[in-house]
Amino acid sequence: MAVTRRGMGRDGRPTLEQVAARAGVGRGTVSRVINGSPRVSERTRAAVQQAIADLGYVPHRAARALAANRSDAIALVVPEAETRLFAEPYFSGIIRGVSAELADTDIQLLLTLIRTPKERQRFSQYAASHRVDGVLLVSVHGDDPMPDQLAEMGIPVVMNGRRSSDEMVPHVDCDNVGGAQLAVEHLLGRGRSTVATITGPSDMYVARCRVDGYKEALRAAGREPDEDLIAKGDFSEESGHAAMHKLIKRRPELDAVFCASDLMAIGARRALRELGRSVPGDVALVGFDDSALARHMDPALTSVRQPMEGMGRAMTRALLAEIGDSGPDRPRLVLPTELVRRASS
Amino acid sequence: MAVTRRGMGRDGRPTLEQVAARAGVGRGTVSRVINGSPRVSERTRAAVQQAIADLGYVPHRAARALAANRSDAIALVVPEAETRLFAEPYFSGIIRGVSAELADTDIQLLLTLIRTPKERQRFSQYAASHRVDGVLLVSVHGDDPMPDQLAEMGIPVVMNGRRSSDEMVPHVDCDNVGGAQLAVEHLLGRGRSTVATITGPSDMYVARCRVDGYKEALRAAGREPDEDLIAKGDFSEESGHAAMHKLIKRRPELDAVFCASDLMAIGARRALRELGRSVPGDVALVGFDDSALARHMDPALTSVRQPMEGMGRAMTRALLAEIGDSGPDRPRLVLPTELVRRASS
DNA sequence: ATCACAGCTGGGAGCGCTCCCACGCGACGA
DNA sequence: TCGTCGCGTGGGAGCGCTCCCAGCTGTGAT
Repeated sequence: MAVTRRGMGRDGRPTLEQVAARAGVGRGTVSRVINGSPRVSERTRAAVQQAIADLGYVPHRAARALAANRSDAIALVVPEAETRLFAEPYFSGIIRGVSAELADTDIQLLLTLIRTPKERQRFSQYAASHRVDGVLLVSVHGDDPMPDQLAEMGIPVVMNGRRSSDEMVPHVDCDNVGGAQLAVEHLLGRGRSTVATITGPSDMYVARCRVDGYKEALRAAGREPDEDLIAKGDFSEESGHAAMHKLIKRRPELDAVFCASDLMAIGARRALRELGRSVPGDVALVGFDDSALARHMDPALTSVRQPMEGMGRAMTRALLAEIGDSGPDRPRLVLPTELVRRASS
Repeated sequence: MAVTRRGMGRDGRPTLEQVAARAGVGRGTVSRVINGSPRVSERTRAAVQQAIADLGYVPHRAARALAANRSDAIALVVPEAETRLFAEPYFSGIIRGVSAELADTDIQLLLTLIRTPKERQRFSQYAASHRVDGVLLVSVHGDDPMPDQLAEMGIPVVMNGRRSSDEMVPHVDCDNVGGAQLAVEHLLGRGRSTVATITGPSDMYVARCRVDGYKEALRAAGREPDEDLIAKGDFSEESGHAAMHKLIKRRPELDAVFCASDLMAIGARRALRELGRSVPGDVALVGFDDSALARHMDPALTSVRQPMEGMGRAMTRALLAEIGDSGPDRPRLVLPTELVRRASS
C-alpha cells in the first residue's frame, strides 16, 4: 500500500521518505542533498540536513547499491600464504594505509584471503558481477593472471608491487632498486670493501630489482659486480643461513652483506656466528623490510624500510581515482624507500 | 515496462528472472533453489541448477540484502593502536581464522580499523542500522562500552577476550591463567627455585589473569607468592627492561622469570645481558604470545602460544550461530593455550 | 465420483534508494 | 502582456531480489 511507503523502515529506522516528509520536501531532494548535488537551494539543504539530524537517518547501503549500481565497497585481496610470511609489517601496514584513506569516504573495506585456486576463481566471479567497485591486489606473483582478468572485465584494479618492469596493470610499488642501492652505498661508505648480497628467488621481480640495485651501486662506486659475491636465497631464514655459509666459503675475506630480506639476514647472522665472525666487527649486515625482527636482532639490524602504510594509502587513492573517472590514466607509482641505520653496519 | 524485467541485468549479467525463464519455472522457484528450500521437487531443482550453471548466474548481493533485510556481511572491528602492537601473530592470526571459517558461507568480511572516538561513534551507528549482520570485536579495553551498546541494540556481537571475569557479552578467550601456570610449572620443573614474573598493566583483565596463573602455579607447588618477585610492566619492551632491573635489585638470587608478553621478555633479556647474567644459564626466561620475535631471539624464547587462528574461527562460528538462531545462548568459550619450549628455559 | 489436503509452483508486492522526466515559478527580453 | 529560459523541485519507475499468498496438481479417504 502507498501508506506503507511513508512508514518507518523495516527495522524501525527512518527512511529517505520520512526525512523528506519531515523536511517538507520530496524524496528526490533529500537524495540530492545526501549525494551533494549542487542543484539544491541553500534553504532547502539546511532543512533537509536538520531533518536528517533529528531523525538520525543513515542511508541504507543495500538499497543505495541496488539503485545506483555500485557497491561502495572495495576488496583487498591477499594470498593467504603471505599473511604468514609478511605478517609484519607488510600486511598490517597496508591495511592501516588503506583504512586511513577510506576513513572519510564511507566506502567499506572487504578483506578477502585467498587460499586455493578454487577460491581465487570464486573471487574473480564475485568481482566480475560488480559486487565491489574495485580491487586492491597484494603481493601478486609473476605468473598470476588475475590482475589482467579483472582489468579486462573492466573492474578497477590496483596492485601492490608489479610482476615485471613493463607491468601494464595500475600499481603502486616501492623503489626496490633504490633501496638496495642505498644499502650498498651505506656499506661502502662505512669503508667496507667486499660487499656480498643474498638475493630472493630470481623469478620474482622484486628480488631481481634488489640485485640490480646492488650491482648498480657497486658500479657507481667503480667496482665490477662479482658473481661469487651473489648468493641465491628465497627470502626465508633458512635460505639466508645456507647462502651465508656458501658465501664465506667462496670469499672468506668478505666484510659486508646486503640481504634482500630481514629474514635472510637473520639466517645469515646465525651462520656468521657459527663461523665465529662478529657483526658488525668482521661483517656488516643490512636487511630489507625493516620488520620488528630487525629492531630486535642482536645487534639491531640496519634495514631498508618500505613505506607500507604509504603504499596502502597510495593504492587506495589510485583505485578511488580509477573508480571515479574511469579515465584511461593507469597510475604507476613508485614510492621511495629509506635506510634505517642500526648497529649491524 | 514489464518487458524490461525479462532482460539482462544492468551490467549485462543474468538475473533471477532469466534463470527462471531458461529453466522454464517461476522466479520464486529459482529463489527457493538458491536458498536451499526443501519445498522444491528434485526434477525442478536440477533444471534450475543447470540453468544457473549455463548462464553463470551469480546472485546480486545488494538486491538480496535489500529484499531479505540482511547484509551477508560481518564486521571485524580492530582498534588501530592494536594493529601496531600486536601486529604479529595476533592480528593476522585472527583474520586468518575468521576468513577460513567464512570461506564457504558467502558471507563477506568487512574490516574496520577504529582510530578515534568519532570513528567509533560512526561505526556504532553504522552497525545499528543493520548494515552488517554481526560484529567481531578484537582487544576490547576494560572500559569500552561498545560491546554492551551493540548487544543492547540487538546486534550479534562476539568479542575476543573479555573485560572482566563476569563478562556478559559473548566472547572467545584463551586460557591466560592456564597458560601462565604452564609456564611457571615448566620453570619449576626445570629445577628453578626463585621464579619471578613481569606483569602487564593491572587494569587489563588479561594481565591479571596471567598473574593469577603465576601465583596459582606457585601455590600448587607449595610456595607462597612473594610480592618482591612480581614487577609491573605494560607489555612493552621498555617496561620489561625496567622491571627486570628492578627485580634483580630486589632479589639478586632469582633464577627464572615469566614475562606476560614476548616483548617484555626481550626487554628483560637485554637487562640481564647488561647485568652480566646468562640465559638460560643464570636466569631462565619464558614469554607469552609466541610471536615471531620469540622464535628469533637469542636464545630462542620459550613462550606460551595462544591459538589465534583458532580464536578467530571460534569467534566466527559463535557469531554465525548467534546470527542464525538469535537464541538466548551467549557463548563463552575459553580455548587452551600451549607452551612452546625453546632454548631460553 | 466428490472432497480434503498436502506438495509444488507462479508471480504480485514490496525492500529503500537513485535516476530522470516533467512541472512550477520567478526573471527577463520582446 | 506574453513567451522563454532555467533553476529547484516532486515523484514515477525501476534496480534484482525475497516473501508470501493463491492456485494448481495429484493422492487418498469417503
